Amino acid sequence: MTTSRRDRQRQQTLAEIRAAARRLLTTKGPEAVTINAVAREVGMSGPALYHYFAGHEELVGAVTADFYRELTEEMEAARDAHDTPTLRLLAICRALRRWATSHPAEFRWIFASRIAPPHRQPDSQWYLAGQRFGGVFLGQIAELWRTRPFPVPDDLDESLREQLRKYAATLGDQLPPEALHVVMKCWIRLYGLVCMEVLNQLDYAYSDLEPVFEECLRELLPLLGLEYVNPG
Amino acid sequence: MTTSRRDRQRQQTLAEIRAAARRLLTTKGPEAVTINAVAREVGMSGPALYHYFAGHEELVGAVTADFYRELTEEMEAARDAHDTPTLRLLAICRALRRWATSHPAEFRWIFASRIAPPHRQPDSQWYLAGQRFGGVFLGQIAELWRTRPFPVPDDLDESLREQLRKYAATLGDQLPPEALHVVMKCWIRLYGLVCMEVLNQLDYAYSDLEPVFEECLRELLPLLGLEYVNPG
DNA sequence: GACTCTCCTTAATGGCTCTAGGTGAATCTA
DNA sequence: TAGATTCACCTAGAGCCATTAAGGAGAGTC
Repeated sequence: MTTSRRDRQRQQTLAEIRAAARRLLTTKGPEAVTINAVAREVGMSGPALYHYFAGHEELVGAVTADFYRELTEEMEAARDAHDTPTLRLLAICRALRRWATSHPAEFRWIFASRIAPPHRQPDSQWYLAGQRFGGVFLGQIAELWRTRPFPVPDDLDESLREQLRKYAATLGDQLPPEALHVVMKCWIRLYGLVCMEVLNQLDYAYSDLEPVFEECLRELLPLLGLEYVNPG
Repeated sequence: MTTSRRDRQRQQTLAEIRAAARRLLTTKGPEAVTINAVAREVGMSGPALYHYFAGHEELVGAVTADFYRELTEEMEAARDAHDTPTLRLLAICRALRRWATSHPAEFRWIFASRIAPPHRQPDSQWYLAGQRFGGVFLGQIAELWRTRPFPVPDDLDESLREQLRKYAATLGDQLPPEALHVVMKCWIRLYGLVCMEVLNQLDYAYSDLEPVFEECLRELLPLLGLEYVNPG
């Protein structure tokens, strides 16, 4: 833990650069986040940034990791403000949507980073951040499964079971494939809906998707043996 | 209908340019579709392309429209190969997924074009193409509604009803808000799942999403009063 | 044969990423 | 405290990109 003067300087500059990148993203859009523009924003010349980030991609990666962290922490904080399984799970889901809709540019950025599979290595920053993000939802359901198992299908498709068995293994086999299948069905509907909303795929029909989201929760909770509770 | 020799030449060149753009997209990724690269591909120098497209954005728009058209026609053709409402609807859904998964780059391109709302004008190329695309699914359900109405909720959220009433009006009020709500719930789950799949949001858990998609259909059809039928 | 229109060229502007080489100041070492 | 080292930054420049401007070659038309 060497926090020399220089080290602290460097950390501060790094933070300033990431903040500038985020400011550019939210005010001028994703294509405005260029090495040159960010450098100008913090008052240095383009190439100077290469002393802090190896290139554009690494800068983008660092900012993405920030967003992931922020979103994940928000979900965890929302969860920790409650103590029953139902309320904790609902808090996680609503925090996800709240952060996504109040930070659309950042959420789009996160989403886009998962589209291209450039660093599919299981030890990359992005991969880990994504795992941790999804893990909040999954962890809460795993706990639910331990304390109060929910009903699972007994006729799961063979190919599906095999795929989910592999995935369950990467999660330490906390859940059997059948339970993981229920979790994934819920997650796909939940995360899918939030993505559709924030990525403007439903604008033509809706102006406010909160009731749609709440109805989705109302349909999902019974699948986990829980009872829906109104927000607020 | 003036198809002079020159005119035909021009049309052919236009087609060649769009084909080159598509080739670049699928082989080298979306960021490789630059004016210069496309021009090189068809054997002319950069600025020459401006005789065919006003700029990069217009080229992108034209290519996007091609993809939309191709996808839409595929869905229509699949539909027209069957004659019962159930089979027609299933054919549409499966054709959507088939095209998306077999043309991932093109589907991502389409999806991305809907994220940024640059041309929200209701007469823009993209908007119309998007309407027509969604209209295949929606039209099939509208016909279903006419011939064999499906059950709808009688306690629809007030804000939701109002939003859907407006949307229904833009569709010529073929469906009441309550029915439209059911349609949208189905569409969101279906389209959402296909997007998640093609945009690599589920890679960490699944390698083959066909069984998930079929299960989704199996769950959705009863909501429309129809009975699921296996593919093939 | 002259005129026009289309298609294409090169040149130039100004943005971008990123590399290379250099400068001055802070820091470490003896 | 003097010299070596490291660090943070600079300018210059190569090679992309989009786009505009200016002009030339050739086909179609009068």
